[in-house]
Amino acid sequence: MRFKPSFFSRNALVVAEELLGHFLVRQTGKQRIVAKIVETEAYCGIEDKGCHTFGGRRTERTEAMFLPGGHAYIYMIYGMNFCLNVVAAAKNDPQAVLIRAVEPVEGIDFIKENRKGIVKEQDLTNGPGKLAKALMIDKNLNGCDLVRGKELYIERNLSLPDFEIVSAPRVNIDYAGEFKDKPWRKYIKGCKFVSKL
DNA sequence: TCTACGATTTACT
DNA sequence: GTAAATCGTAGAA
Repeated sequence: MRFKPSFFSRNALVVAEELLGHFLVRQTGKQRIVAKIVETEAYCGIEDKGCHTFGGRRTERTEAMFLPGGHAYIYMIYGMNFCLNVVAAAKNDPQAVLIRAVEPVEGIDFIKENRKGIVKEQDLTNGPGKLAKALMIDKNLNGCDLVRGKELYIERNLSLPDFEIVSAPRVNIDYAGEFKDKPWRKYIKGCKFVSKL
């Protein structure tokens, strides 16, 4: 079962917390990967110095963030990694939630193929660049619809267990001034698959 | 055009 | 612990 678009059209901070525990599904041909979202970061739009759209910057790269909530914003970082974001808020309100870590649920063999050389299961998807590689996410999926899409979408976890959410400062945004210490990183307490403790 | 650098990962000391 | 890999994009010129 999927979420309604209205689930994603809220503030990035809310979406970041509420995505925890739900599933990211990647379907390519016959291969299917399901992974539980265990760590996210909120990027809160034009007022957030850590956000790519700070100050209302609208460029070719950030264009997808101006879509309505529920779309994907995927960009390349350090010339070698992709990062997956879930766009939040309304159209032309450029907020997003970075998916930082997931826990493999289905299709682990396929993930291992994509992450050649990695043997430890908990190192397969515990970082934004790692999970993008594991799920074969790249620029082709930028701007795709995570509510209605087929290749990549969010699936609701109908038997969501109780867990505690930990809030922590976001990672690697030293340039963000007073925003770098905001506790806008969210993860499931005690989960072995988060990128950093 | 030109230049600097990043919402990272990996390998190496 | 530190540094290399590696290139598209943003912002300046």
